[in-house]
Amino acid sequence: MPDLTITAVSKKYDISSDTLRYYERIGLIPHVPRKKNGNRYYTEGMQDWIEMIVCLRHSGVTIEALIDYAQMLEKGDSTLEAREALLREQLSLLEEKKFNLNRSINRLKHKISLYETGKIKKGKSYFEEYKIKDD
Amino acid sequence: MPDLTITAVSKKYDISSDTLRYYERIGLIPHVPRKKNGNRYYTEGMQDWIEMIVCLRHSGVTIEALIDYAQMLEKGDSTLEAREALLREQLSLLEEKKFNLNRSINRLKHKISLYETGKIKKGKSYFEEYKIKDD
DNA sequence: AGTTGACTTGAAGTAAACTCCAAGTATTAA
DNA sequence: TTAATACTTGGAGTTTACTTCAAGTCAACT
Repeated sequence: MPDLTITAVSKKYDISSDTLRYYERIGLIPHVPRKKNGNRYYTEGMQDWIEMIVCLRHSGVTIEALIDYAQMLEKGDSTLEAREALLREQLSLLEEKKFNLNRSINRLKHKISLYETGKIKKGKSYFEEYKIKDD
Repeated sequence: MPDLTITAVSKKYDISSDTLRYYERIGLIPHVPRKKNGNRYYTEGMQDWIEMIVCLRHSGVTIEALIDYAQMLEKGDSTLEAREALLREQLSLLEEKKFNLNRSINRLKHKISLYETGKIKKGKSYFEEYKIKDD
């Protein structure tokens, strides 16, 4: 895997150059090296890290968690346990998300089936029968 | 199912009263009826709608999509097809999310297993070998 | 009568994650 | 030599989805 310019990385992982620079600024992609003219380049190792970021971001892992992880990586072996703990916590957050997602998917499928079979016409709307409550 | 006050609904679905009023303001929960003193109450039908909102919001369905759906519900039968289409689109978005989520979960599980087996110590960090590129 | 508690309003403020902009530099192409 | 293209920087602006606030009303206790 060759080193890549910011635009090449941007295309490879489908995120904007602005986002890549932003990630660097906030400490999510530390120590991005430069060519003589000042332009960034991204090594194989960084590309792997960026792929990881993009993957986890698509699942809603927060930037804060990823920065924490990046900073612990930099501090070295003393952070091994904390890093594993962070990964476990994020995993459990994603598994909760998956649970919610499955509930929503089932709900939508059920609702769509009501439309398909014409059963939805019977119920007018969620917004019905409004008279002022006397108490 | 009895009618409920804003606080009761807030507790039942674990969202704040402020959020309920906000949803109403932006057209996501139209026509909330009032008691003589001006206080809101929520009928069974509205509670079902709110449950749906909360469920789908937990899966990342946008408020915009839910407002669209609510507005179409109000317009009646002429929007039946468009409503079904909206639900199908949201379903496919959620299925994409599920796919991403599974990828992330597998990635995290794999990474955690590297920590568990001590294999992670071998690789130093994502951030290595930085010398200035001569071109 | 006064205080408490639950509600009301409209408006302003916040947090996360980008996203865009203006001005400048450097390499390439004509 | 001029023009185009691809980067650079710092800072400001945007979007989504709430969240907080100040000031007021209303009903129920003490």
